[in-house]
Amino acid sequence: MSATTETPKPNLLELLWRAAPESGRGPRKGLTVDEVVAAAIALADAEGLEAVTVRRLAQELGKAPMTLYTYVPGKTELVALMLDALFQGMERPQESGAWRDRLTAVARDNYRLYREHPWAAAASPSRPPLGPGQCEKYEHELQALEGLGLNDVEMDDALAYLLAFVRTAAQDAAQSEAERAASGMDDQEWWEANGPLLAKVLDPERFPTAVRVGQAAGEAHDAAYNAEHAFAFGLERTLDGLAALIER
Amino acid sequence: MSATTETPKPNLLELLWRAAPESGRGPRKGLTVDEVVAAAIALADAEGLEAVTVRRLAQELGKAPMTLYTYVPGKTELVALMLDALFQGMERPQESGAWRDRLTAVARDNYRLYREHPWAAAASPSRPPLGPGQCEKYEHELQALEGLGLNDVEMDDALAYLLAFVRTAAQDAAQSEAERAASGMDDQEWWEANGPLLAKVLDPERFPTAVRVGQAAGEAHDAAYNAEHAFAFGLERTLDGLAALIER
DNA sequence: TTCGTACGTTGTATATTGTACAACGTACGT
DNA sequence: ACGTACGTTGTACAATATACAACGTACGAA
Repeated sequence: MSATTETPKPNLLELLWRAAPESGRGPRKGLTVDEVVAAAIALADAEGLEAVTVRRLAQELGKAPMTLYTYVPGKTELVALMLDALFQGMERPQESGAWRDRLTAVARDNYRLYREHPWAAAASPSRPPLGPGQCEKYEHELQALEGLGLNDVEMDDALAYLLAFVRTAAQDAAQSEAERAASGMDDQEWWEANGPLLAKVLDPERFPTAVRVGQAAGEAHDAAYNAEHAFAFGLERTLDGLAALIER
Repeated sequence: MSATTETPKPNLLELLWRAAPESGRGPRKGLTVDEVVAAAIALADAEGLEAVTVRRLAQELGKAPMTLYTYVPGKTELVALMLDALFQGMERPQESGAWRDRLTAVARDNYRLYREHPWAAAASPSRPPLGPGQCEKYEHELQALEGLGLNDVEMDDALAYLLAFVRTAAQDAAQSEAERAASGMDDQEWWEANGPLLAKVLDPERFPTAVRVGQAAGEAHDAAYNAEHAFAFGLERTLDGLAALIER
């Protein structure tokens, strides 16, 4: 029996921390994990996450598709690496003000990140894997919650709660934009196409409150849904909710 | 030029309201839209949304794959129909109590729906298309916000805010379960595999707060993430946040 | 009653996806 | 100097949504 050396598949964590064994045998590597990840991010930024296919990414890097599997075990891991790289690249300005201002800054920083990289909001899980970027981000954002009288568990709860809100708001904003773009209709065309049916079917006697409130909301924002307004409204509510915990 | 009759593709809204023209020509239809949707829901409940492929669903219904396109223009529309059917099937008990209890009931009803149909949380957009189920749901849930001194726009904002929180919480819970199942590792195996590297890399001097808080949170819940706890915590914060608006 | 045609059904086909596998060649360690 | 570990790549496969055309059914007009 020949001693076939089982090539140990790199773990996601090892990959995130770039803790690969680095064995010098064989041909030189033509790329680095960072280059692959950077190219993937650039591609996702430019054309959306659905454009990041193995073939396309390889083409972008001037390699054959299967080459990428030398650097990354699969697409899932690639997306995790992309996210951690994004987190690592965020600025972490030291905030010093009232807790509400500090948390507002955290929320806005996250919102901006997701709006600049719309694919990231959809790809990001509530608890990202513990890569260096995620750890630095967590460390930094926890600072905004120190010294408020919260215990450690509450600090974690509060941060996760705030971040989940921001992620969802950004996700909804991106999805709403994407749908609008995909439909190819502006608001006027949509109403011309669907208004007549809706008028017939949205009976004010069957849906009195819904028709009243829906109409008011639709007129208040220019459209059926205003993502920026939803974010602004929700952020105040979220901070008020945390205030009840902090200033108790 | 022969007068080729262009078959008008049914609009999503027409489909949701079952407002199809219903022309009697040709062979009898072997199915109904409701049967297709019901089968799709059953399949998604049993094996997840990724099991709902056109082929598989057709097989389940005893038809050839392409047959389904007679009933539904595409998969996107099918998912929308599945969601609206779910919404339509929800119970709508009339709540009469303090506003906080009413909103708690709304949140719990939504959370239960998403936990019973985990695929729905991920598939549901922030503003579902205006099908009959969504309209009935909207009408019912708005009742919980009537008479609190909010104007119509605020009522819509508040409801959307609450529902977004619930949807995200359910989504996170489902995703956390799915990841655990997909990894095939229980918590102990995961730690045996990743603990050593994490111990090396999570330097308490580099991440003092993160290590401290993360450890406390991990010990408080049994696992790294406790979805039910996150929901309970978040619901209280969300209601507190709305209280600041309502009881102002 | 007859017959044309609208439409339901279905088999075949295509473009894309992630990725398994094996052949090939490079360059390091012995 | 040479064997072998490993990077690179071409080919191949299974699975996806869905376009298209053939086929047959049964309604509506004659």
